[in-house]
Amino acid sequence: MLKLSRLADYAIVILVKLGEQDGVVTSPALAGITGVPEPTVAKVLKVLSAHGFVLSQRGAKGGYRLARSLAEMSVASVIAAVDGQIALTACVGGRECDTGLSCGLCGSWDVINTAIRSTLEGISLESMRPKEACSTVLHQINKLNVAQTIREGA
Amino acid sequence: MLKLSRLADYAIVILVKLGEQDGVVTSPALAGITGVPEPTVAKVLKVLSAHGFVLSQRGAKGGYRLARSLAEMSVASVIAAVDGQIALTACVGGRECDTGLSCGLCGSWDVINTAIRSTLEGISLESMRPKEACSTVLHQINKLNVAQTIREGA
DNA sequence: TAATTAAAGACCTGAATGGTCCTGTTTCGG
DNA sequence: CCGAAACAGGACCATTCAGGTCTTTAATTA
Repeated sequence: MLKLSRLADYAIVILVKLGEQDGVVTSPALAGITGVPEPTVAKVLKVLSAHGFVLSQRGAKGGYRLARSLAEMSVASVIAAVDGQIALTACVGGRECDTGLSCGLCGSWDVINTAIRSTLEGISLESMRPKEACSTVLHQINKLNVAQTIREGA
Repeated sequence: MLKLSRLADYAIVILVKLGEQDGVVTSPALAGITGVPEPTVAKVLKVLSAHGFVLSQRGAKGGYRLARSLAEMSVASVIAAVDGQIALTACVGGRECDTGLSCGLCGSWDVINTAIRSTLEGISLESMRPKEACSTVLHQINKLNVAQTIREGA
């Protein structure tokens, strides 16, 4: 279904929620806020920390806080950090498919991958925030002419 | 990794290859052309037939042929037929997430889903074909390579 | 009527994701 | 100085689901 992994989904939610708090927040606290089970929250935060999205503070009174503002984080970068490279198919870069099937579709998939990547890069976590941000998001999308650029590929 | 299911991948390849043949083609023949195992080809063709992408002819001298031209089939429609709705997350249409987690991300995901959907709708199977399209496609890739890099820290 | 081929669905298997837990290390408070 | 709190970094298990195979039935043609 072309669906996002749940971990990446969690990561987005956690980052947005974390951005709404001030000071450091513990993972149990974030679990309470988001409804995601605590161990899973901790796991996601570790990954996010390793990729520089959040700063951690160890010890008592420790916790996490954003490393930069939500506006400076793209949806694409978060997904890439949690799930790895954003690509629809295994055969990228014009390499032969690992299955050895002779699709001969050359780099057509790359175009699609790039288009989707660009789309996700154009959406910041800031614009994922609820309420008033909604209208601005729609505005952003309208400006994204990625589909037009790629259209028909020729 | 935000990846497409392999069945959908096969479906694209099979349709493109089928469009290059003339007359009806049996599934064993298509298996030979594409390198995909025959039972899987048959399975995919059944789905494609049910969704009106191909026309089937039973009995001796039977087989499959395209119901319409490749130019009239979008990548999005094929994926939707094989994999179901194209959506990154389970929570669509502003409904509450099934997990009951209070993400409160309003309809932000819908915007992303719509953006990706329209991107895929803008790409026809015709433009996925190899050969002459390759050079132009590769050219596009090179132009988009910069934005393609995953931004981690900055 | 016999051979060929699609239709339909049941069923098995294996990989991978999601989720949990454990141990170690750091930091703060008493 | 000691204990509690909280992150770091793994290992580990389990469930799900996609991928693939097989069997039976129906239709068409020669």
